[in-house]
Amino acid sequence: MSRFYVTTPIYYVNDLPHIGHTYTTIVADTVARWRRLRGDDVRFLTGTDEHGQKIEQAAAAQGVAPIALADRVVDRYHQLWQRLGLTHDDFIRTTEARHARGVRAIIERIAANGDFYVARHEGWYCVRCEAYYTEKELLEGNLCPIHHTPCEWRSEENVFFRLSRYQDQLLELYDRHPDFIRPATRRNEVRQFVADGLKDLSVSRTNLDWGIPFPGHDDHTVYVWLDALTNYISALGLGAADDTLYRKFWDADDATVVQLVGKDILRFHGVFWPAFLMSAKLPLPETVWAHGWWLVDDRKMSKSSGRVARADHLIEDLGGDAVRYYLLREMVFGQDASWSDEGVVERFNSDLANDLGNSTSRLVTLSRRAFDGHLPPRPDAESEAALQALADEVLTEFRRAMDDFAFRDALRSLWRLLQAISQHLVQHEPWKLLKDPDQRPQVAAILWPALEALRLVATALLPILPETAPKVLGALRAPVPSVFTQDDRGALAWGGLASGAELPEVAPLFPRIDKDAYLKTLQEPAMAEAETETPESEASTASEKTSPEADVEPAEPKIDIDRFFEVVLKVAEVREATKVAKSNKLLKLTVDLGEPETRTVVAGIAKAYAPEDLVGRQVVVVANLAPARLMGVESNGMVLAATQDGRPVLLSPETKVAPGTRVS
RNA sequence: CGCGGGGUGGAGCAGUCCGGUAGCUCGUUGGGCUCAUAACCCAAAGGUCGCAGGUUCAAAUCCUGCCCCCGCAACCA
Repeated sequence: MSRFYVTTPIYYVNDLPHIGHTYTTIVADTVARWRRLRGDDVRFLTGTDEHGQKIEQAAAAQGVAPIALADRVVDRYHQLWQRLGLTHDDFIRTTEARHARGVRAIIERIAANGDFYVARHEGWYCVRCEAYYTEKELLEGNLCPIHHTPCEWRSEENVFFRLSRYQDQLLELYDRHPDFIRPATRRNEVRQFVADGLKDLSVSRTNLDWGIPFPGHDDHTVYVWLDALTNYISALGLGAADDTLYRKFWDADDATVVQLVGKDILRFHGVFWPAFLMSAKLPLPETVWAHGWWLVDDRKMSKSSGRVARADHLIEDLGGDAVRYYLLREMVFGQDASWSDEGVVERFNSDLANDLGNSTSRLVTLSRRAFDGHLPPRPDAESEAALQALADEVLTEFRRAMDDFAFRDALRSLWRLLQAISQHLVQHEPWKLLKDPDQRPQVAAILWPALEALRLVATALLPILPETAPKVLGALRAPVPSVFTQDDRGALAWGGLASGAELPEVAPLFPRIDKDAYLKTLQEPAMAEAETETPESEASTASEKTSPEADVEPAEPKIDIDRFFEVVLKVAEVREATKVAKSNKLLKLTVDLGEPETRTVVAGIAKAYAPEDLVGRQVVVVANLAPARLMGVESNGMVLAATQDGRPVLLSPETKVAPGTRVS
């Protein structure tokens, strides 16, 4: 028996769980279940990352403690993971004492190795960015290039980690242990990044309270990534009096450690993490497996644009297994894939309802009819040979694919066997033999192998469909194994089906969904929900269902009319319009405001409007705005537009008016 | 020369690292079956694998150049 430790990233509590988090965690759960069935001693960890500026600020804006904000999101994670029946052995939060202990332990070890040094960091600092800028990056007047607010000259001491010292060791790691980062394309990327040269890494912050105090530098807080990455071993008890788990699953020769990550955080797990571990003289994981992104509308999910996919409604309506199946079946592990509600329903209907569910129904019904409510007796070996041979082949493929995280291929193999069952039935037409009682042995010779093949499919599906695979097995009166025994076969070996046992009637396991009607029902509640999130709805602000995003942005305060009149709005006529070089959003407009001179206004509308379509058009501009430079062009005003789905729609007077006419 | 992903029958995708008859799912059309969840089985139509060169006996796959789409970064005064 070998030991196996699988981890997901810890999820940042500034966001509710979406399909990306769900996917990674389901993959980890599937792998954990698979290894347990194979007889491994498994540990599966997930959790949340709760420190940092964003959380601190969001909490302050609501007047609550950061931990209260984190608790709320953590609850949502627990609810979702519970609903999906995930089998994690532990859930770590970086705000727990045991985690802080682990962080202190790793820092001590790194310090003992002489890899920390304190250096003074001076420069222009933007508070809102939490970042330093070089003089070259700053806009005129020492403005932050992102926020256009003044930067301050700061001089602070930071603790640095000698990352540069590990460049060669890291390159050696990638070369000598090619499976350290998978898939290979990602390894190449990371290798290139390291080969280009590593700079030392600042691992403390002085302007942040919501974090773990840096040992020996109490006014500093541990940098979020050094904090977060350590969770994988702090959860096992690194630095604790009882570190049994740590010694069992991390610091052990016969333990395999696989860490799942999204490709966006691979650099931290593929470079910083092993470097920290090397410095602390701790063992490295076997593999950091980077998967791709789930795209929505073929684009990356993005909270700001509202393009975020969550599966709650589908889990509720179709069941957790439907979503698990879709996620594992649809994505080539390692590559990007597109999420769609429609796709989930289609997969549900075609693969689960039609293939798996329907096969179960027809076989059970046929057996019951032919054998008076019982399973058929087992026939001679010859009748079983064909399906058995295919089952052996399919299961061999399945095992190999599962070991290689190729869930899509694993499922495709199993479905080959399901298809063969249908073909087998059509070929032998057992229903034609039902009328003649003398033909029972022939019927048994047809049905028993088909039922046994289905049992094998359902057994193999246990790690993937934990809710429904046992139901299929139950319908066949077959046992639900908790382990496949040492040789990895056991319940997955041909011949495990009972002979002649009583067989109850089954209800459809996956009732087909009317796709169009169902998708329509998804639209409507979504609209209703959107409406309740308007600021007027006080009830929702207090309810538990309120998302943290909504809390972070309180209702807009009212202003009096004088305040409004501080803003001078005027109608302007566009004289010239050109694209701003190297920008894909900006247009430079020359506008007539009824003043002696025309003005230059920069507008972020290039994606929606062609320059030539704007000339001669009247727009509304803010006329008394302080000038600002955008991509090197000075703008003296702001064009008003309504933004819908990220696309600006210009405002203009209904009929032409004199340029410079005031708007109020 | 900012970083990266992608362009394969109507749709969605695999195959590209390690060249050798272009594959899967869904959809469409025709046929079959009637045990089963309007399901299942068989067959057919449908692709110059973004474009142009090159290497090779042979290129979706290797090389060069180009075009287009999408993220990220910079930019929505």
